Amino acid sequence: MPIARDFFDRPVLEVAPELLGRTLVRTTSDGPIEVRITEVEAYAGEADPGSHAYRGRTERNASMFGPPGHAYVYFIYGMWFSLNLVCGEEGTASGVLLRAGEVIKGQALARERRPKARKDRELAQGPARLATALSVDRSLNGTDVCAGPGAPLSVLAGHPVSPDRIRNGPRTGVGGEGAAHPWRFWTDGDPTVSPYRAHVPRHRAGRDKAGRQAGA
DNA sequence: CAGTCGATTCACT
DNA sequence: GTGAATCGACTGA
Repeated sequence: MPIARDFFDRPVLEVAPELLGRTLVRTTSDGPIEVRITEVEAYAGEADPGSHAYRGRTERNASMFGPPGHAYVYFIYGMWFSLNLVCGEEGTASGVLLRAGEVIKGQALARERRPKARKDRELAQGPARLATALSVDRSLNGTDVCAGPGAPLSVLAGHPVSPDRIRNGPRTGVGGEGAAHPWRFWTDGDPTVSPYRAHVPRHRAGRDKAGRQAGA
C-alpha cells in the first residue's frame, strides 16, 4: 500500500525528513525497481529563493502548484532528470527533491540504466543518478505517487529513520539567498548519501574586467 | 529573439 | 580540482 495522501498535505519541512527511510517503487514493463530514500532537499514554495517556483508558476513548474502526493520531474543541464514529490496544499508550490537512495530491489535493471556506476551504492547516489536508475523522465511529471500498487511510481511506508539519525545542512548546488537554509536532510553515515557541493556560477564568478580573481 | 546558465555527472589532470 | 557535455526555460531587450 502506498503512503496516504495526507502525509504530503503538510508543510514541506515536516514532510522532507520523514521521507528518509521510505521506499520508492518504480514499476516498469521490465519489472520493479525499489529504492530506500537516504537524502532529500526541501523547496519551500514561492517564497523560497532556491526554488523553481520562486518566480511564480510557469509551464515547467506547474506540477509543483498541483495537488500533493504527485511527482514534479524536471530536465536539467541538457541531459538529466530530477524527481520531486509535491507537498502542501494544492495551489502552493512546495516539493521535496529526492537526492539519493539505496537500490534494494531490481539492482540488475538499475545497473543496466547506470552502466557507469562502479559500486552498488553509486546506482542512485545523486538526484540525476536516482532518476536514471529508476527510468524517471518527463513522462512521469505529474504522476500520482499515492495511487495503487501497480502505479508507475509509488511511495511506500518503508522504515522511517528515527530523528536522532537524521542530519541536515545547506542544500547542494543552491546559491544566493537560498543557500542560507539548511534544508537538505540525510541519514547519518549512510554510504549512498551524495557528497556536498557548493553552488558555482558558470561564467562570471569572482572575475573583474582584467579576468583576475576578485577579492583578496 | 539571442544570451545565459541551471536543484549534475563524468572524464581527465 | 577543473572543465566539458548539452538543451531548453527563462530573462531582458
